[in-house]
Amino acid sequence: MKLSTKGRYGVKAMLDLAIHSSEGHIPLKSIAERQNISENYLEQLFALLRKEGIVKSIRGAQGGYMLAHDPQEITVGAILRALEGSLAPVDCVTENDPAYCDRADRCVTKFIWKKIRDKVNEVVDSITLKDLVEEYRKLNPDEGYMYYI
Amino acid sequence: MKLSTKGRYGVKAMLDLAIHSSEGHIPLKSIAERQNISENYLEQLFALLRKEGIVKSIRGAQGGYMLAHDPQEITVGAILRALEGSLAPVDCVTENDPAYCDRADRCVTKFIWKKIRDKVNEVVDSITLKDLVEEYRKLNPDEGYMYYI
DNA sequence: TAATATCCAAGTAATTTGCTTGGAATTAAA
DNA sequence: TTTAATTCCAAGCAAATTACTTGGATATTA
Repeated sequence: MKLSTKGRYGVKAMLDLAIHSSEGHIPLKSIAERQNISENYLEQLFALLRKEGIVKSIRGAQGGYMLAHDPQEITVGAILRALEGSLAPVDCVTENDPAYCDRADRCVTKFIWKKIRDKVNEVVDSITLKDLVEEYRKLNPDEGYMYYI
Repeated sequence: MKLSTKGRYGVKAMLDLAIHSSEGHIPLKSIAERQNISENYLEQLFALLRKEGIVKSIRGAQGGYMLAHDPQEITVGAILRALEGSLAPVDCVTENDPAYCDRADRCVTKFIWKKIRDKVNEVVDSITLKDLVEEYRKLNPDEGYMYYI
């Protein structure tokens, strides 16, 4: 039941991006340096985030990434699902095209997995980037503009 | 965020054991056959469950496993944590000796992981084997005594 | 035209998962 | 007393997954 580095790095990187969102486009290199994540690996994560329409990019020199929406409209859930896929604990209760199971209609344990899935989604969908930015400023009042989150 | 087969097989096997709890000791062989799980692999799972005091065993011919407590006292949470370890999505919020992190006191994302951890535990701790047995009988009124769950 | 970026597809080492194998110890029944 | 059934235990191992790295092609600005 562990998140992979994709999910963890992804939320970190998106929070970094949100905190710097007033500065225009942010190159991955700067996020990678601040958060101590491989830039090449971040590329892969941002490709997924872009495909989901969570960030937008501009190529070339002085290019970089920006949030595609306001921070209060981007949930941790959207970020995590973009990077990790469904947060369902078992494939038979994935939201879209759940894995086939011939006893699905009489399966008892399925209800457990669904409840877990729904509660996890509920939690992560209730937290937005705006919440995280505010929490960050509260916890780190001294650091003008951020290091490692 | 997926459960491994340990957790999934474990809950299945424990439900099977609960349904057959009136029959005395149940050998793993019969659970393995009914649930279509490798008997040798089940041995490893039941070693963990026994270490946690969730099942008890009798060795030798006519031996087998039994629930160590009444079904209403055994939660899905206890089973899953015995088999999967902490259900925390990130090691820094494991209940006992969380992984060290030098920015733990100023970490924003930690709150997300804690909320997920707590909700997941809440769900699985609210479901007992008794609930599952009742649900099973409701969903499978025809099958006198069980096949694949 | 040089530097800075995103974009994209493979490759790969380390780790984890999901078992299997091979036996030793214990117990009940024949 | 032997045999069969069973738990107990420690290793071994192939396949899959993870967490990257490598090596470019393409786009944009200075």
